[in-house]
Amino acid sequence: MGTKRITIQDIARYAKVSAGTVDRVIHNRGRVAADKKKRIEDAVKEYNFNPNMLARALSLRNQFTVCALVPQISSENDYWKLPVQGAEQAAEGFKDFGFALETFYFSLFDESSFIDQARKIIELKPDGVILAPSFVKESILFVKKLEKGKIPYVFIDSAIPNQKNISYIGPNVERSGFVAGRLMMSMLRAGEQILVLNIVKGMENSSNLRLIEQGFHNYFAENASEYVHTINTLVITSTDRTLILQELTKYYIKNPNIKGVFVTTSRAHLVAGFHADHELDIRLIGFDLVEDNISRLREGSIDWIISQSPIQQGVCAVKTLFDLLVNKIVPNKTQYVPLDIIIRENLDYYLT
Amino acid sequence: MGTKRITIQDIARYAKVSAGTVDRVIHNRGRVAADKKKRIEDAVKEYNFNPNMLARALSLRNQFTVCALVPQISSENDYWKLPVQGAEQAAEGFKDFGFALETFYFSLFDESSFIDQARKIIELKPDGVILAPSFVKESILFVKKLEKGKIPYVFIDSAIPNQKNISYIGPNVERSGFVAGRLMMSMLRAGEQILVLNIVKGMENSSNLRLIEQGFHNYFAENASEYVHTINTLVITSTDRTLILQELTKYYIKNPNIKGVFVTTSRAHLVAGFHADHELDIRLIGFDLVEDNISRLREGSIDWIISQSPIQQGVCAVKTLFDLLVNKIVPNKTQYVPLDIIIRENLDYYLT
DNA sequence: TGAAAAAGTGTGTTCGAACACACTTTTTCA
DNA sequence: TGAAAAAGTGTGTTCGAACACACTTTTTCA
Repeated sequence: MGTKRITIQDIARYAKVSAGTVDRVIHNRGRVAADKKKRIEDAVKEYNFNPNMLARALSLRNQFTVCALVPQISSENDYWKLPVQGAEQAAEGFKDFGFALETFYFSLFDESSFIDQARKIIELKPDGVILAPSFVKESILFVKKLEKGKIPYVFIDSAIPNQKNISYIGPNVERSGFVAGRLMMSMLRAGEQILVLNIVKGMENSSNLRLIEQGFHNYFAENASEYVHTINTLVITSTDRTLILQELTKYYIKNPNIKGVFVTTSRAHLVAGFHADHELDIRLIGFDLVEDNISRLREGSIDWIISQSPIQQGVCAVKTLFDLLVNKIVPNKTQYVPLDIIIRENLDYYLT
Repeated sequence: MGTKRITIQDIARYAKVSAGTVDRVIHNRGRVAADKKKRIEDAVKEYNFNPNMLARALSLRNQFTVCALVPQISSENDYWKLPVQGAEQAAEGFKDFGFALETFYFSLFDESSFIDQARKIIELKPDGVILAPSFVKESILFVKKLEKGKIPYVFIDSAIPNQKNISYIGPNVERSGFVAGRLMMSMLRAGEQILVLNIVKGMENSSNLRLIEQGFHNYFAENASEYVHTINTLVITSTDRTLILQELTKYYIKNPNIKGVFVTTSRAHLVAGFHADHELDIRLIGFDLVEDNISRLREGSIDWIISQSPIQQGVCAVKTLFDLLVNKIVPNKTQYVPLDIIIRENLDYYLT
């Protein structure tokens, strides 16, 4: 027990060479005679030598800066608070390894703010980038520049296909819709009408929303052949409260038999408020533990929230870049996070 | 960006003293003139000095050993694979800080194996202990000895009340039954009969099982006043497959109207097999992502699994003791982990 | 064949914090 | 009042890995 850790000096002694020579072998820097190299490699294996990361980091004097570019946090949409919290917490733990994280925010309502912040990041010449690619076109331009500068980047929360990101950290988007389908079906009777509601501003993330919706439909296609559910889709291209409520009213008057609503964005709380105000007994499923959703879930006007491990996403993104930069570990291209199913009863254990 | 980190030398320079004096102030070791002390403290604050953990750990040459005492992993019950995996993975990350974890296993069918392993641990005089207190009486004797030796310990997975554990890392047990209640109600019609099934060997964890059951009842008491569900309880004090199936048969013949079963232990898979073999259309909820449960969930004969973040429990237990021993951070007495709701559709993202 | 280049090897310094130790200055008290 | 004790302060070494540099030995090739 407490078996003393093996150091380079130990290996040097066992192999009857100096520490410098051991070092050369370990780092494959050549300039070592074949027989000594063999002896050193044997000793490394026999004593299971692993360099001490602390001494290593101290000696290397690394200075890595990673930039994160994510949507602005606001009172109506505080989703990104959590991934950022996870990322900053993880980065704090790597601080003494010379690893620093700098977070940049863009407005989801303003492509040009994305472009501005992206430029700032490029100018900083960071060692790695974490990107939430909400604006697809602008993101592609951005990552092209990163690639030119040989700056590794990961996508977080959603991905753009066919890019050279070293990893994607986030949910399996199609599956998140699939899970929603399962939860929805568990609440409805045969034949009851369902509404899929896309509340978005413009074209951001549109392919993502399509995937979610497709997952939702897939569930019913695969599992509900005996029932014939009607699944409608309503797209509201606005984030203005009044306008959304107006659209909802219009729709519900024309379609009074809707029994379940699946909101594919984090704005289920708006629908929940509408249902509560009008005493509508309609099942509701939404995404993300944003504050407004949390209170609606508590109050009972949202039935299920699917949460995509936001904190873990931030932690994982930072850890991935840390491992790449500091430990030269190439990550898996895809790192899916859990699709947590949140109800009022287990909510508390997912907060902070 | 890249703002050079502040070192003790920097502070010494700013305060016009030597590094040794700064060190004395930082560690409150006295022997420093009042005026210099003030200058140093000011400099520390002004430059936001934080000692480099790497250099600190390297210099201190710490040697901490923590022992974990948990149930044996077997092919019928591999639950503890996951917490152990989490703990070992976390410990691996702290290795270079001089932190080592040693895991000991006892048989859930043999109190004396617990006593044996506990004695071994006491003899090792570890710096901390992680304990799954399945056997209450024996655990209390064990922790009394730990307290005598001033060895801090945490409970994991379940707790014994009124002990001097520095923390409990695990689920809110009552709430886990409550969540099960919610899930069960979501699947049943008004008035349908429910069975709560306790499959246990002997008296281990009995108060825990009572809490789970109570949580389950609480849910119905608080939320199902309009329905009158009959909730029966069956206790099977055996882990022998044949015997369990026999008891189940007996019970089901006498109670043919059971529509939902909640198994309060990780043995739901046995019931699932029984249902599948006899083509019984009975909803089933169980605990823990053990292998047999996973396959039954996949196959559809278990509807919901409640998982208590097993990996995270291991990680958290190790991290808690590490922070206590290395960083002198006193943890919260209670650290609840998420009660994950697992269905076939999101299962994959909770494995490994 | 012998000077230059290449290969092979060890020594010493550095990262930043901790702390033992030596040394100086001040205080205590018989 | 002057020796001993206590207080105050700086220097130097250590942890383990990385690597620059100096030095020695071998190889190359005109």
